[in-house]
Amino acid sequence: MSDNSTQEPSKTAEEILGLAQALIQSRGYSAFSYQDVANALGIRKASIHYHFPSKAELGIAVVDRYAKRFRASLESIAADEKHSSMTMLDHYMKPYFEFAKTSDKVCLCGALAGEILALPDELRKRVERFFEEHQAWLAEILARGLVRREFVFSAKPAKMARLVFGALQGALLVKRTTGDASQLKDVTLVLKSQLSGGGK
Amino acid sequence: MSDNSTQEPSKTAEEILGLAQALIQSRGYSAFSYQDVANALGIRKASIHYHFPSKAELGIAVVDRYAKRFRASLESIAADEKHSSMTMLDHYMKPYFEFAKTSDKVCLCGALAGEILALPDELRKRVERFFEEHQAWLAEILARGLVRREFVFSAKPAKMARLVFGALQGALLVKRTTGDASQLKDVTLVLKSQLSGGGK
DNA sequence: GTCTATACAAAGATAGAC
DNA sequence: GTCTATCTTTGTATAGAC
Repeated sequence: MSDNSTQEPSKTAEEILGLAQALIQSRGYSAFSYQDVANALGIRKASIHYHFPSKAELGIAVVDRYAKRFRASLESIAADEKHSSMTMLDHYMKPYFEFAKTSDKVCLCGALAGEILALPDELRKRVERFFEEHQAWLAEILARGLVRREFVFSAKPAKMARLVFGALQGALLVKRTTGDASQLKDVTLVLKSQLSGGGK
Repeated sequence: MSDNSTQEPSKTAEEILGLAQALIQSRGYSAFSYQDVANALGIRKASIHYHFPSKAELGIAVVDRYAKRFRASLESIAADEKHSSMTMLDHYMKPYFEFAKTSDKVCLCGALAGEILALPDELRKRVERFFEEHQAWLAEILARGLVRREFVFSAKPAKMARLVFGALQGALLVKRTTGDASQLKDVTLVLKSQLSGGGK
């Protein structure tokens, strides 16, 4: 009586999802295994197969949960009209800064995108949808900022959104590789200065 | 009598390197195998081990060749003082546009960075060095452009370099995932407009 | 230099006991 | 729901013939 059409995950299933997400964010999809998850949780591989019959299904569940949470956050940010557009942008960037605090994590979908051709088809589609959703959301915020004269730039908002999104994903990638914690901070500060019309 | 300290690769070795590079750029390091290369070249796995005893050594050889070629290109671009700084930047971006023309390739080091924690240590170091070299090179070009008043922006060149580099890497990642060929073009146009002081 | 054959480990996955 | 046991495939790697 408690299950929705897409049934509630049990506690163990939740733990598996969390572990799998962390592993994909740090090592990638191809390089993580049921064994890794089993070891970390102190259970057997077979138990994971009970909750997620195949690796593809596990991957899909991980991305769906991640995208759902992110989506809720985006909606809540955009819903509060009191916020300035720059504040909304700051809120958007928060999760990226959370990842950057760790030594080993990038955006889940950024990690998956790195090996997109090695992914099951359903997983690929979801990463693609994630990217498009985020760029569309950013474009809206940027357009809003232009209208309210909080932002000053000449490009089309949709194109500026592509720069912002790509720069965030790229910054996480570079940051994790070089280990330089200031990579993301530098990039976002320059970006924000550019959005404010700070050409000089 | 023809070998340097780091011996000349034979023709077969060259073919293996090329194939391996293409496979890493499209599928990633973890997801490509000796079998893939063997199939594509019509040879046996064991023959590849003759040229490159381990996968790690093959990976290192691929990155070294890639970085060496890129490095030569960077030096040649910067050497010609007649060029405007924007022209130098355009030259820098050329390889990215070549990758973007394909449906499945990103920068080799961008691909490797996506699974950096799953890489052998020596490979990791080389990807890190590649990133740092490129960002340093970009910082120099950007600083030159400021001095010559070809660029107009208020950020420190090193920080702007981080934005430019991350945006290029990110744009390739997004482009391959969404399949939208204009992703890189849009990002570079916005970037260049920003560098020219085009706040509005 | 390339081949066949083989070793060995790890991966994803299933059957069936508890 | 979790376990043991097992299957199958694939991956990396080596030995030795040609």
